[in-house]
Amino acid sequence: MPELPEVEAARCRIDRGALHRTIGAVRYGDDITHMDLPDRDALDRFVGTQFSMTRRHGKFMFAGTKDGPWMMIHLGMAGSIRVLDADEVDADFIRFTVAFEGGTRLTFRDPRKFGEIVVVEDVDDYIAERGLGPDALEIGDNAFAEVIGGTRGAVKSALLAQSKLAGVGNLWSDESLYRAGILPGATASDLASDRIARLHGAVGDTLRAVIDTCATYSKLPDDWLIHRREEGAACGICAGTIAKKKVGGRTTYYCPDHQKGA
DNA sequence: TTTACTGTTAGGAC
DNA sequence: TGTCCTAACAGTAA
Repeated sequence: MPELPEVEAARCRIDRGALHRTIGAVRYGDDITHMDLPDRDALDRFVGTQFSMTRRHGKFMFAGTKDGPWMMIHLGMAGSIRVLDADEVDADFIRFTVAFEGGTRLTFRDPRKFGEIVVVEDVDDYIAERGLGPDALEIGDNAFAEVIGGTRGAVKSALLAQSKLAGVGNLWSDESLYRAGILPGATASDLASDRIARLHGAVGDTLRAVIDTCATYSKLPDDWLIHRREEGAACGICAGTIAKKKVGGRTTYYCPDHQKGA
């Protein structure tokens, strides 16, 4: 379920296990029909090089070689990254593997095939080309207020728009609104500035807390909405009951008691 | 067997 | 012109 914190956890896994190792081969998985992956020639540029650094912007992750290209990995709807030792066996649905000398390998698992890999020359140019807004953990108070508070649609839809704010997806937008006490369907531009500021704080707190657990949901506090995404569940914040509806076409859970509109 | 689904984007509506 | 919304993408899991 990759949003910003899950991508950050994947980036950390690459940092810990896949940097400064010489790449022996880059392999496609068994079934990669309909997938957006680089062609053979582009991938062969990585053979013999090493990843020396990683970056992340929103849900986009980049592994870079010293003087050459970067490999952008987007996990899509269901992608995940693992770094395996030589004696470990691949999971199902591995679409792509970077094999290092010595047997360690970085695997990209993606059952639904919505993930994407692109060979990128310049990360900042690429972020601009994709039209991504500021990263949700980097954006300042004023920019957040401008970009989210200036949207005439539902506040949840504003949080989800990667062109405005990069990194927040369905799960953590719900969690942030739940914590900030704001209804997902509230018109963003109608919200008072102190509530927008509170939302900014809630987004940052939520994302950082999830990153601190390496995106292991079972380690998140019991009162979080993530453990209550079910119609009729007890709210963890007030005495209310969790409700479900569609906002901007996305399944949305919220507490109609303590979350308020404008 | 049927239904819902975490993300992104093209195209249509307003 | 801009902003917003919906449907579609493919395949799994419940």
